[in-house]
Amino acid sequence: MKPTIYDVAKRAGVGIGTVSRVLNNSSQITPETKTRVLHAIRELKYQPHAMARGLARNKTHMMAIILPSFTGYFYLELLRGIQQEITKYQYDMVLYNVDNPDRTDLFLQRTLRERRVDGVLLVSLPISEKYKERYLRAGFPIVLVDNMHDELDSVSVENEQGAYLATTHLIKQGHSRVGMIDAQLKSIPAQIRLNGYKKALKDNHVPFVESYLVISDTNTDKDGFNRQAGYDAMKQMLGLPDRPTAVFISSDVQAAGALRALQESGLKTPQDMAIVGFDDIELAQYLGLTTIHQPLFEMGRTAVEHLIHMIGNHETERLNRCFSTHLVIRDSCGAKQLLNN
Amino acid sequence: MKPTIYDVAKRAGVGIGTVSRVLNNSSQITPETKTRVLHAIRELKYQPHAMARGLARNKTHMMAIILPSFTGYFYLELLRGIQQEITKYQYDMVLYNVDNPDRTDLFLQRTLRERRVDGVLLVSLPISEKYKERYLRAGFPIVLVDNMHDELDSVSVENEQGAYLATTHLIKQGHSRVGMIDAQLKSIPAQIRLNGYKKALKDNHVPFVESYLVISDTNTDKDGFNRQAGYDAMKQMLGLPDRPTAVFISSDVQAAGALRALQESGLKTPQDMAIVGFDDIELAQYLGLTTIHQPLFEMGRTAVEHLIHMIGNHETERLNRCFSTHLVIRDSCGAKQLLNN
DNA sequence: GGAAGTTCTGGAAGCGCTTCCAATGTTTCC
DNA sequence: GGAAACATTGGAAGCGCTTCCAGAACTTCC
Repeated sequence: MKPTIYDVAKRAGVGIGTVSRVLNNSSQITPETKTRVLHAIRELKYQPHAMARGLARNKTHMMAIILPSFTGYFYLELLRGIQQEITKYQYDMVLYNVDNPDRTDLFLQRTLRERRVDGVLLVSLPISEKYKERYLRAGFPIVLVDNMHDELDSVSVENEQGAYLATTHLIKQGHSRVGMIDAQLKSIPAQIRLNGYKKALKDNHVPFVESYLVISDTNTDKDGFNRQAGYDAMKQMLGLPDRPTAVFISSDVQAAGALRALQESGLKTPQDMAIVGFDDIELAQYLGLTTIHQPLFEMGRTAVEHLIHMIGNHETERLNRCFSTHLVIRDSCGAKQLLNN
Repeated sequence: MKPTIYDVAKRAGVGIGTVSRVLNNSSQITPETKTRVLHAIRELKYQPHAMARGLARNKTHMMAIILPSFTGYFYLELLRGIQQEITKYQYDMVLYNVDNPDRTDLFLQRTLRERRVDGVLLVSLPISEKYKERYLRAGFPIVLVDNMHDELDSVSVENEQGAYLATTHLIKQGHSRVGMIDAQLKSIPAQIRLNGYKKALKDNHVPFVESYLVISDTNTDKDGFNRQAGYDAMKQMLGLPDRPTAVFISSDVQAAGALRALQESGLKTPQDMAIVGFDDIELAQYLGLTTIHQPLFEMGRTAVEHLIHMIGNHETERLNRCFSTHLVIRDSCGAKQLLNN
């Protein structure tokens, strides 16, 4: 059987309290005693039982990461950032994968009640009024990532500014018919990106044309942030009279589908249709896609850092960090060719 | 404060033992009593404390997934399979990300001693002799994924057969100078894939040419399974006298780099150089890369299923499941064009 | 020299559960 | 009618830790 703290105490000829104190290097202990205990620990290859410790302390040293089905480039990068910071603080991460956003509450309930984790990172998922209240009331640490909230801590990205950047860039390339392919508007980022698009049009005195905004509803998986939706939307856009010569697409995955549609129709990018995506996922490099970069790694790091701070200190100032985006110019927007001239 | 089992017991007018039994629906309990307890539970919104339960049962209902820096398409798909199965069994997954394979032991030690998890899935990482012994001795459930072992349970893929398939396919397309771009040979899969390649050459009476095997050592990140290594290797291959007209590349990420190199050199795929990759990561679709598909999702599922079985039953028969691969024909090998004729 | 601190240490109590044992009530069977 | 078997329940003990309290061993100070 695994050695317990009692075995260590006996071996070192001290009390269990002393062993515990050495383990948590709390209060002053004679260097000599400490060495003895440390010796015994090493000899027995003792390591504290995580559950027992958790129960006694009411702290688990784990945090939950709740995110939508994480099979996306987007989340990989975010997870990398989270990972790095979490390791630094010697925390463990428990991953909860939500395939249906409506079921988010289920996980929020579990994490709150079961007390398996010390805090929660809720990624790209909305929190219901009910659970917002519960978390606040319980003072249970939670940080929203890729999401904003008036009453909760959050780390997000300036979606509007990003969309604005993308659209403005296309207009600056000389396009006057600039369309947008968006995801389902029930998604908050989709809404905000649309706002940015509209604002850019307005600021540049380009009229907003209703039919130039295409949202495919053939495939609403992941709120329309998927390849097929982008493909379908582009097909639809190509059928438009006086179709746009440039399009801002609300995500890179959709853009990948759109590019495919263009290719199939024998159209060239950027000559026949200039494109700017959003997210700067790894794929964008391969496709030569001009896109909006979000500092995902940094966001992950920041979120974890703040969450751990919240776990340690009961009263912390609320954090609502909003990272800004930047444009990454590749081949799909036509700006590079211009540079070469 | 959160309600405990005592609160529930008091409210329902029963003993804590009874509540516990209802919770674990063990032994017989009068339906009437059961209803009363269930009522009390609902009224108090009671949920058992995971740590306390874990301590008492010596079971955590969590499993560790130890994998190399998981920022790869490869692991996403695997994780999806793991995820699905784990959810089915109501387990939680704790992710441990190992950036340096040499540090694997550190995590193996923690999981074994801290008893934070009931079992371990060790993905794509070698296990040292020392820890193999320890795990066996402790009877601690562990399943290797994407790895084989004589004495431990494992779920892997037929790398040799896959490489054989790929190489044979290229030869069948009429190529007589078929090269291979491999990763670092210290990686076991890289070795085995090389074997498959050689075997295919031999079986088809194509001589093995030493210089046609290119392994870039400019970038050995992830044992050479990276984009840059593929790019460099292809550049090198293009400089060869009587260079190959077809190449089997040991991973899709490397193939992506190789394609880039070809493109830069103004060469066309598959006309000037036919290519078959390995892994069938999502990117392969976008690139039109012919490749070897591994049933990653299924592997993840199987591994979890077996691990849970091991956790439940002390003595289980050893599982050494080896999934077979299949060829996915896309544009990069030239077979499609043939079909069209 | 002894009261009053100070420093270090031992171990009981308690964290919230499961599980075992004993107790009580109920039925069955001769 | 009573012994034996069975069904149901209550609650103590124990899982392995932390923490608090009290005691022991030294110092310090008048």
